[in-house]
Amino acid sequence: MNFTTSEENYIKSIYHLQQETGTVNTNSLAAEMQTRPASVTDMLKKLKAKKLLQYERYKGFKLNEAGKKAALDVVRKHRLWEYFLVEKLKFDWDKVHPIAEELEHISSNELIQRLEKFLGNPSFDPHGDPIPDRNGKIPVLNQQCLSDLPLKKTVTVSSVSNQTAQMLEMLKHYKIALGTQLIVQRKFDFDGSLEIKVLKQAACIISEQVAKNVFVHYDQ
Amino acid sequence: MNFTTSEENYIKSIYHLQQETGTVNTNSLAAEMQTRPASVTDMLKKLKAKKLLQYERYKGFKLNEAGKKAALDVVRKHRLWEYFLVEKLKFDWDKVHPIAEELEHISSNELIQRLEKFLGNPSFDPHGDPIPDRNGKIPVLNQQCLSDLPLKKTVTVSSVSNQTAQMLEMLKHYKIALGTQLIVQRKFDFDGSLEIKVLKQAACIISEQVAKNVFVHYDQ
DNA sequence: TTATATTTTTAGATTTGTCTAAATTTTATT
DNA sequence: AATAAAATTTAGACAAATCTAAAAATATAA
Repeated sequence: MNFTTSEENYIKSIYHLQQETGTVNTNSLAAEMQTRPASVTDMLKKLKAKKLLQYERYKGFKLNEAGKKAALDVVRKHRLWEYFLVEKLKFDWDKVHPIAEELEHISSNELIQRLEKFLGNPSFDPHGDPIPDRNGKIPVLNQQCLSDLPLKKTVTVSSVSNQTAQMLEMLKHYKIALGTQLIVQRKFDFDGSLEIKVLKQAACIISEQVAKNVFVHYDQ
Repeated sequence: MNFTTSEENYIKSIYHLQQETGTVNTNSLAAEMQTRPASVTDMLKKLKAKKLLQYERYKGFKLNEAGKKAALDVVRKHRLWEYFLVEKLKFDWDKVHPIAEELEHISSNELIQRLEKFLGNPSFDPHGDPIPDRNGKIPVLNQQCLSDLPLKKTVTVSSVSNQTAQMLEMLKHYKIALGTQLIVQRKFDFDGSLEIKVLKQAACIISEQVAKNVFVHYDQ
């Protein structure tokens, strides 16, 4: 089935919200999409007519299997384009989101398959988010928050939940990027800050606030 | 100024038509765009209001300087994306047009500048058409039709005016592509066919019909 | 130069996606 | 349980881009 840009944006937002909350309600979707509840209701009727979601008046809604697959197609495109923008065009990762928001609506499937191959079939985008495959399968990675980590274990940074320019600046300073290996050497109880050792760098101290936004996985 | 996808498509089509005919009329633009004359009139009013063209009722129309610059921006994007699709994603050149028709409307200027650099600042797209620079300047190449060429001169293929799959198949057979060097050795008056020698290939004969669609330039 | 044909425009309708304001339904509170 | 508050939907409007059918302007031809 083929969708409009607007339909795809709704589907994608519903998908993200229902990942967190199970079912989605009108007001939260309107807030997420920066639109009005009435507009949401209008679109819900269209998406229900296209059999993409379960929806009854006043009762909340959620994507069915067809809807989830449609959402994952858009997410897949978005993340592959983000990977392209950062890895090939050398954009900073905090600049690529709005451009990928446009590129994700280009319709050609062959384009996406060739792009994926050109990029070397990446599994994670530049923010560490998983890229669904063409069947909607999502790669999983056992991630843990840096602030909950035991001491002395070597880990690799796999994603960062705060993706602002401010955070990017901070991480650049510490020479931390996705794929960076590090060890937590010590935790200070006073303020929750951590002494960490980034591979090939001198040990340094990061605040709990930073640590809470960095996710890692154990090596191999 | 920012334009809608529809506006950009009209601007681009007007540009191409006025290259050939000076001024453009409603019916020919409607035919070019596969739409109705009434729809063209509607859009002309919008483009006139945005000061992109000279237009008086019943009198034909043409882009002014602002309109031409807007058109060249779209042409530039289209051709850079075609170059990307063929050179990086390995699409056949006869498959890329409809995809570039979508990509050309992605708005980010920084994207296009970075794409251009990533591609190595190409001057011509995979069909041999010139890629305008960011100021709208178009590279020129003294081209000549293969069928009008004197004998025994070494030339390089620079563009092909018929870009169908059938033509591509034919040229592939003769091992002719953009950049291929060749010499016309003989012309047969009977049917206008040419004996040509492609560099590193045995001499062969091509029909006048093929020759009329191949354009070349003298070496360096 | 008058009649006919062609081209172009207008008038009014349609679709998609959005909005405001009012009405309805559900939820929370006393 | 009655009432107030919050959430949701409906009704009706609007802008963009398109269409059909009819009217108006221009071009062509007898």
